[in-house]
Amino acid sequence: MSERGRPRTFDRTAALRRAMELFWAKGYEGASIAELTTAMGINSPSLYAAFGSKEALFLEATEYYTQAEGTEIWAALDEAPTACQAIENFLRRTAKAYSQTDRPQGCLIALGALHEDSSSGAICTDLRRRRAENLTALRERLERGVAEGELPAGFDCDGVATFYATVQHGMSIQARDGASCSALMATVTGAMAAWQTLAGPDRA
Amino acid sequence: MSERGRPRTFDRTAALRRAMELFWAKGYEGASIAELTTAMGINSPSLYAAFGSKEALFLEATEYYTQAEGTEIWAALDEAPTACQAIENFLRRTAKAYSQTDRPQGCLIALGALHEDSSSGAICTDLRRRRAENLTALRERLERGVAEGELPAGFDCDGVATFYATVQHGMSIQARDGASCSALMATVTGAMAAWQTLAGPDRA
DNA sequence: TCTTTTCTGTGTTGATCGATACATAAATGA
DNA sequence: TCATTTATGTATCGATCAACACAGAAAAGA
Repeated sequence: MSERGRPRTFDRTAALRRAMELFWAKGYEGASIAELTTAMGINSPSLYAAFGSKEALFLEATEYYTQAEGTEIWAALDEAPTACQAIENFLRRTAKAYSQTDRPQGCLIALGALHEDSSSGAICTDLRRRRAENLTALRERLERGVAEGELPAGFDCDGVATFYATVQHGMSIQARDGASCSALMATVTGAMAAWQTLAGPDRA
Repeated sequence: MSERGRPRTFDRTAALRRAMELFWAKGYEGASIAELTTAMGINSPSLYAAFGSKEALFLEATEYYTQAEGTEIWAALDEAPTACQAIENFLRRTAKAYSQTDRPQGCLIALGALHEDSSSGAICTDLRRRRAENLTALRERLERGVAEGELPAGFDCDGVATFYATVQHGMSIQARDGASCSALMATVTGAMAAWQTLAGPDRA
């Protein structure tokens, strides 16, 4: 039924992963179709037949990235028993992942397309949506901390979530500048130093 | 002596400022020569005669940006009497500047060229150098705090400077996502909440 | 006035951009 | 065996990229 016609001679998922790695390293606009096809090991007609367009390929690549690279980092929020440990582990995993030298440094979602171009409007919108989802995930973990009594009732979940999301975004740029894992951990130390003040009983 | 030949019919500094604004909004690769010449009000031969190349124009534009847009923010480090107030004012001025709606959001130095391309190696190198200089400025202000007795002798000036520099970089991405000044101030609040822990007497 | 120098506008260069036309190859269904 | 369907490789499309050739225009120096 669905296996009519000449079968595909390449692994679609493997090609998608290589495209994702190239987008990760060079950004949406920086990765050309010629570079993509070379990295994917296919010719451009095969790319367009399998993925539709450069834009559609990028959107699929970011979804793949979210599943393959983001899961471990964000799972820290659910695994730790307290919000404090959850945020700290989340940042520590970020520091480790962003500084690995066997892959591009920093985050595809944060760095993939920061300059809104006429040809990349949907790309920017999609990445912004994913960043907003990340912010929501942090806020909901903090709200859980409030619900469980770990954090005071008046705790500014939204503001604190914004702070930690912003720190993680900054770590992407820091990693792109070649920062080591220990240098990124200095940022984590600074960010977590804020915790006891923010979570203190006499603070909003 | 130097006024031989046909005089230039455009204001070189005004053209440079418009080029800076376009690079600021769209990044180095995202701003094309055609868009630049339109924004600058000149034709491409005039651009090349006056500035040399797109790369040289960008380098000059970033220097202009540093002088015109960065001075007020970074002057906060010298104006405040204590390191704590210096950092806080520095971040507050950052929040206000990055969220202005009459100019591009975020920082040209942080966002101008994050993906190292074969054609933009010198650009990335220059922006990295400027970011490193900013980190140094923060560290030296903290070291002054140690010298003046405000901060303990074992204070990790380098690590804390890295933290605050990273926060500022993250604020550029946050601003690009449309964050308001008050949203950026939430990040400042979080970052400054770390201070009393970091500067406490029983912390390295 | 006349040469020299420098800038301006038009038009164009080869290279590269994202995306396809086309013919051929390899599978299934009849 | 043969029509149908889908994938592949070659070769190319018009558009845009950064950069420049060229000739005319506008200044200074002689």
